[in-house]
Amino acid sequence: MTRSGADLALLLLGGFRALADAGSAELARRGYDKIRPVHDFALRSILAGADTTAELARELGISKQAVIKTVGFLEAEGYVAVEADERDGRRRLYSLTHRGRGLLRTGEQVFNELRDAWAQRIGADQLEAVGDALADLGVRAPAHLDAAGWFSGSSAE
Amino acid sequence: MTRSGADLALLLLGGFRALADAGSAELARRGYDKIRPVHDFALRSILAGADTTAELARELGISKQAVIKTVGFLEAEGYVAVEADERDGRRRLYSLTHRGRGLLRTGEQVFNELRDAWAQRIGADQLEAVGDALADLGVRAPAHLDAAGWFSGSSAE
DNA sequence: TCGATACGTCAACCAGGTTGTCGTAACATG
DNA sequence: CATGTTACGACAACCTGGTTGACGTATCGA
Repeated sequence: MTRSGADLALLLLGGFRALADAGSAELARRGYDKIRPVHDFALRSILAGADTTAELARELGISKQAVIKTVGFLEAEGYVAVEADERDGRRRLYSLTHRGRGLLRTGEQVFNELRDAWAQRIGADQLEAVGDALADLGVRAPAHLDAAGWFSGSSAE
Repeated sequence: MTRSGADLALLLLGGFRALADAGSAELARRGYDKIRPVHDFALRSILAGADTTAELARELGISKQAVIKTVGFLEAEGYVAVEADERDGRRRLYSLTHRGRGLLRTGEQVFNELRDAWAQRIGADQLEAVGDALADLGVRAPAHLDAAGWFSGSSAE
């Protein structure tokens, strides 16, 4: 075994960051500024039906307050529209604007392009094997990427 | 190509987090509490000779102030000893305590065990191929894992 | 010798979370 | 139908882990 466990972990992190940084830079270039993955997550969840504050909080695994702040940003930037629920006076219903849908679409495209660029360099099957290996190990895409505290020992219990 | 680029990115992140979470939980179990990767990075850098605040800041890619806070924690927890530099009155020299060296040693061991457990599940060569693929792609272990703002668009320019 | 530079530190601030509290709306139950 | 319980959304306050800017002091170099 030539690579230490720590090195392997850092390579995985490095791989993610390479994609994430390149992706967010490319998104900015295409007019979607200041976007971070958590925003993409939120938009995706809204689209999937989690269209209220409480529901989004559950879905993303963060507090309602954090949702309010995040959605506030997305609304200010024109990605999300908010309206009152006629049947439940407490609720505020979120939905994606045209721009919001455009971001999701563009984001998907950008990351596929990055994946293809990688596939071209090491071979599509090599790259696929990476994903397969991780999937076989039962690695799940983290449902809620709690950026701060991503390491905080608390994550374990 | 069966997996989207976004999925690939999230699998990489998930893989890292799986290792990091399991590792830090196991470290806590072995008596090294409240340890996050940045602490390991700092200890490693000190051991490698970056034994002053400014040098550590350059090495880790964070501000001197952040170094002061981090090292303050490590000193309080007994991982790092601080002494004055006799030749340069401004400097404070950092060094690892016995406990600090123990942490590094244990950490290495823990992560190797995790790697081995993975190798056992999917085969050592499969796992090695993952690391090789990432290395071939020129992925670097991020020198400074700026936990907060790891996504902040700023990373790109 | 003395200006430029580097070190370490402090205070202030910022981002992105959390918790606790609260008013209000909906619901369920006697 | 009155009322207690629960859920929603919002606010304020706080925490963590960073950053920046200012500063005093030590060293170096022309």
